[in-house]
Amino acid sequence: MIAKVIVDVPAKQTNRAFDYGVPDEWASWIEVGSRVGVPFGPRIIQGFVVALQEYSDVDPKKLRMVAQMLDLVPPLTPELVELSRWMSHKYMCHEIIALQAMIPGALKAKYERMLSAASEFTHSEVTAEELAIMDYVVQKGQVEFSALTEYFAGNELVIKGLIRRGLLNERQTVKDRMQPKKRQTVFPPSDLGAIASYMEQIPLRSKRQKDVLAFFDLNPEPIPMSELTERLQISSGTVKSLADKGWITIGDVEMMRDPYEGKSFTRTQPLDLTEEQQKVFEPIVASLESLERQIYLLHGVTGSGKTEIYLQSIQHCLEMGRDAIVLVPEIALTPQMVDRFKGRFGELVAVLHSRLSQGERYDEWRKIQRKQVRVVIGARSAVFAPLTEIGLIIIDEEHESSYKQEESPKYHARDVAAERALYHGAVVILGSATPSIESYYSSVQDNDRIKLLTMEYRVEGRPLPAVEIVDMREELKNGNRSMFSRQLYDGIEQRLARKEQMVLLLNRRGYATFVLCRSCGYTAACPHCEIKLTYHQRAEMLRCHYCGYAEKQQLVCPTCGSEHIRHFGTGTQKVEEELVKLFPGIRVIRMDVDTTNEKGAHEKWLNMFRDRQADVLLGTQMVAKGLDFPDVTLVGVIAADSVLNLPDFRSVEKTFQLLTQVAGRAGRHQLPGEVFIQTYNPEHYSMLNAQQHDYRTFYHTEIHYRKQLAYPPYSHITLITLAHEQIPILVQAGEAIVRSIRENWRSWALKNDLETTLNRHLEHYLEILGPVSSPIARLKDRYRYQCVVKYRGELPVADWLRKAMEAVAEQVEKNKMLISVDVDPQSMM
DNA sequence: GGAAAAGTTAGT
DNA sequence: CTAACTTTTCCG
Repeated sequence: MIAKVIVDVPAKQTNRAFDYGVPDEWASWIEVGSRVGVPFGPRIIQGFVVALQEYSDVDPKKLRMVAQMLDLVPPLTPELVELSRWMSHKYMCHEIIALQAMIPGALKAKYERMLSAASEFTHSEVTAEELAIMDYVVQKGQVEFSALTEYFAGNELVIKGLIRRGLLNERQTVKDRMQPKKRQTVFPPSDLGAIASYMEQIPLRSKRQKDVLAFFDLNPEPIPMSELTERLQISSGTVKSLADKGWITIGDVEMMRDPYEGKSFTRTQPLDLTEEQQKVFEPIVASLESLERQIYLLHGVTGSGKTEIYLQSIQHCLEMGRDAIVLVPEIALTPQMVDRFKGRFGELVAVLHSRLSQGERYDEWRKIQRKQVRVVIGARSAVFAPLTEIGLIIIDEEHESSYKQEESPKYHARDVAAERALYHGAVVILGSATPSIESYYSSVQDNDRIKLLTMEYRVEGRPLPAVEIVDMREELKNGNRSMFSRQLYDGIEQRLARKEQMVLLLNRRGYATFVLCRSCGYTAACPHCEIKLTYHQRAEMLRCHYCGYAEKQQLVCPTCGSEHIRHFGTGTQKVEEELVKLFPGIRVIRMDVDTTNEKGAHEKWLNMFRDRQADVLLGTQMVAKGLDFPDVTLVGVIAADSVLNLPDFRSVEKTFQLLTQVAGRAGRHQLPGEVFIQTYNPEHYSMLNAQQHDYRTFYHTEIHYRKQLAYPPYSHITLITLAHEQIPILVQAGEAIVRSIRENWRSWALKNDLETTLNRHLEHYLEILGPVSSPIARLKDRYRYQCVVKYRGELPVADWLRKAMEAVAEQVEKNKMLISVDVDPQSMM
């Protein structure tokens, strides 16, 4: 039997399957999707079996055998292996990168090269230097290769020489990063009747040991060591001495790390659906029963009860014997969210998100693999959950940009979900109050591919909050130079008096966005990136938010020595300081990357806010999504323009989404809500439509602009970014790429008798912009240039891009240039 | 990604 | 001519 294996080397030459023989004893065990250790060149590395067959075209003399089987059950299914191939094509990444993205980090390979001394060698055959190394290895018995080269720094070649001459033996293995968690457990005597006689044999003074035996006499069950020592107030030494006598045994029992251990979930029952919900639910049920892929776009205003639709759809799906995946944006995956699912489906739910430790993640993943759960709820990567009978995939807040992975493989969970659903004949529900322009466009344009379902009313008829747009230019004219408008100030004061809660949003962390010298115009910039440094007050440091560089805040200007160094722009830290100054006694919780990177911090702050230990929840985007606090009656957006002014064609859409989402946080329960949006662009349609909670009008305005400028959904975009220390090298490579694509386009057009003029209104249209400097012109000491390929129609652009990459492959390799291809980028930075 | 093989260069 | 260094090739 021959296994075709994709090996763990992300390089152009190795991006194909290699053949290996399968030892007979593994033949019945190995499967497509198995993780194996295979000899590759001089070492053993990890690989994934992508096919099994009877014959191989490879010269039998060259064919080697699979060396290790790394799992009892394959971590991937044949479906996921197929999906990885699709991904590597669509997103132009190496297949191994796609495969790695599907398994938990704990299963990423760790390589170990252990060295030991050969049994015999004579001193005459080694130099003094070599002898020292040999002696060291003999003394240690076994040494890791890297540890040895580190200890004898600079002698790597000598060590390799010893290996080659057979004086050192090398043993290589592929190891997992993670071991299943073990718990030390005490087992009662196998013969319970013997306890009495054991008791008699124990010396009088060993009272504690008697206690243990007595305990097992009453409870003859295995018990974790920690629990036993706790209950009897004894040390583990006591238990060990009994074990040494052979009366009881101590062993390790594999256990699951349960991040939700000890928490109970109140069981909830399905709620009665409103008439509107019922109308939406029916077609979903029908599609579930048809067993064919159907994608729905569920457009429901905030508070319209989308989650109940999700829950009941899942219920139906489970009753049909099929499993479900629920994707939620990372920051919206709060305990309340999890509670709702665990409350309905209890132990059948696995939760995957980045705040779990690697081990916890691994254990949740194993629950899925072992079919102990049937509902997986998680962030982006949960779309790869190894379920085998998927009936439903839900993507909540489908417009969220976090569904697009920014590192390779640069996949979009929405597209991956659609692809998996096609395989399984599953239903996909894309839910949002503010659907992405692309999805909405598809549902309008091609209702067969994506069916639109709309919910316009909030449950129980609660009104949407009143939204007031505050013109900050007017405020400035009236002499108000603070960051709070008169209206917002009064609003905050009122809520404090009425003891109600508030949410304030500012999309910038840190204290000040830039530092400027008023005498000479110097601004503090990162020495490694083309980015202004942000001042962080608590640490009195200037930080680069892109590469992490930090320096001490200067009191005098480093170029002219002037003391007129000032901070400009507002970050969350400064707002916090200002609130405390203006409203003495106000209790503020600030939530941004700086205050939530500790494990569990996110939950901690939200719980504090829920328990009314604070008046204001102040933060970046993370306060805008999915939170539901009954006593919040005021929402303030400090600077609504911060996203609008970003150099990205989606910035208007993002602004509208953010404002609508955050406005939906107010007045979700008994108390009515009020929303203030502070802006310098009060007439902008993103502001006005958000004020009216009017998605459709916004959509029609926005789609009009997209059409005019041929932006998605009227075109596809692929972004190629090149990075290198020297600009000329970048320009050269960029031009070569552009030239190659143009040539292919021209000959293709010629063959198909098409006009190649740049005309946005043609059915087949292609435009290449660049190479130009990227919006982030320099990052980590490397300059960045980008080329944007924009096209429409059935053009084989992916093939042309592949050819273009091929054309520059040599110079990319030679110059160690970094090159990244982003298909359907979510951000043009 | 990493080692071996092939190719290139500088020093005798 | 060869040792030292660099580039290319290939891994089943």
